[in-house]
Amino acid sequence: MPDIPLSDRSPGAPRAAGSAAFSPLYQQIKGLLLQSLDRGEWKPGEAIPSEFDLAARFQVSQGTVRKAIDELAAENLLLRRQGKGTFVATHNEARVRYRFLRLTPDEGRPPVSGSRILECRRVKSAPDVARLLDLRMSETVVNLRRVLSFDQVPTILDDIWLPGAVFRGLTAESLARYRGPLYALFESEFGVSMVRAEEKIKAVRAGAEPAELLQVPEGEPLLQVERVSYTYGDRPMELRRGLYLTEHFHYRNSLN
Amino acid sequence: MPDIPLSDRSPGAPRAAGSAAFSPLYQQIKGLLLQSLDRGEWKPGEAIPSEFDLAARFQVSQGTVRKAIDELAAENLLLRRQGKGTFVATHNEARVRYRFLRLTPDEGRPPVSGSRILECRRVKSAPDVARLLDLRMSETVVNLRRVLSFDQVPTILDDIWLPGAVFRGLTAESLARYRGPLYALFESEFGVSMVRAEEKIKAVRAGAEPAELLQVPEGEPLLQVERVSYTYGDRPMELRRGLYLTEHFHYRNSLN
DNA sequence: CAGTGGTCTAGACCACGTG
DNA sequence: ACGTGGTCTAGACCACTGC
Repeated sequence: MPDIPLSDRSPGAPRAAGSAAFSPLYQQIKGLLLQSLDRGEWKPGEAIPSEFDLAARFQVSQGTVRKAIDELAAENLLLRRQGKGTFVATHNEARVRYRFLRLTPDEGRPPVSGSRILECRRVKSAPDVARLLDLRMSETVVNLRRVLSFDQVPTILDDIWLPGAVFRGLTAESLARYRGPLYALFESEFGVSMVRAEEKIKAVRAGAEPAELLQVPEGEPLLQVERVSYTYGDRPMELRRGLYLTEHFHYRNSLN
Repeated sequence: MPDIPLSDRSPGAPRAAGSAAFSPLYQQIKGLLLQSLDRGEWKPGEAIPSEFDLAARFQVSQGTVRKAIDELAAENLLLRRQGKGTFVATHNEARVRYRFLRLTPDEGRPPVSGSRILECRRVKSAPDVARLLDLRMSETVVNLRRVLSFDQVPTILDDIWLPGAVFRGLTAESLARYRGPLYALFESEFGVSMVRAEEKIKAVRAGAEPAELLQVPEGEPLLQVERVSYTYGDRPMELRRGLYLTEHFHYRNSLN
């Protein structure tokens, strides 16, 4: 299986020397691996071929494949396990489950969580939603609303939008039966792997409806988190607006 | 200069085979580089010796030094510049200036910022401050309070604690004259490089004093950010409690 | 024991920055 | 022209996993 769109690889080839668009071999390999991931050649949780096999397939040395995989592992798209192989990252594993959930109790153990679906309907996208999801204006989106509780206490109110064309057949009923992270469901049911997200955070006053759903007085300070999640190729696949009650919880973050 | 506390390096040495504490060579090199950084052998902004020189100094191959530096660069402790060398990271450079400032305007250009020092005094540390800074109870700390304005609008109220023993001679006067990020001042005046930080974020109601200083009504929702900053060796060196006005700004974050 | 990723080496050559 | 980091290769050996 000759995937050969690589640059000229003859021994002394100047590899686009001095050219504006010089791309190292391992970056090209990384791109090919990304394509395979995107096209679903290897599914989340599965092992990809060994470094040795990939080196043969791409006609490069093992070290070059290794460097490509290194970068994908650093970006959490792949997971290396010594002695076993390299695996496609998934939101379905204990180790990385709730990867994107940064809300933590001020003290004590991570609590038991439960989800209550408020709504799940297909609507025409509003302009701001369409823009953030890179859709045409008024294209159909799935709008999903839910309340997450920790130890029975309502704590997060989520308002979620998904591209309707991709998330066909997502209904309140199927969601009600489901246990576990949404992102795991997206992977297994819709083939959408969330790989990265950007968040914008503010402090806001609780309006009437959020106050009622979170069982706090109107005007209560809430953390407002707007998240856009991306799949392979930096394609936005989810817009999520969350309101977090931070009386006994905080949003943790690490700066490097 | 023989830095030789490395493991047995004779050709076929089993390098602590099967032992509980097996540490690869490049990790040992990384540790030695960290020590040199901590002890100030190379100052922020300066170049460290070339990979070739370091390889000779540590008696390992260039590739091994390279891998050690790779990790330090990934952690933002070092900065590689092709053709020039490898440099000690600093908060004094345009590229990484305000590395830890995550507050961004909702729209438009990054604003002009100004700082007003409210207070700078040496006090006995409260128990919670002592604990977070890893100090003995009641040890002296510097308490610094300031208001940061963006485009003349008061936006951040910072309450900062620093270990008194390290930050001798830090006064309101010296601060008033200073322009630029505090972390840059800490580097050049006190030899303290902040390398990493952990934050806990909540939404809170503005109390009387913060409301007055930020010129908003009492009860206004504010983002409360508690940050502990660490220098080399994960030693906590600053506790900062910030209140951010997020009406026209947001805290941005990336999830991977 | 075989297969996987992890470490280490040595050497060649390229790209970048500076004289 | 030289020195720096960046890429690529080839090969040896180690550590971990599972049969």
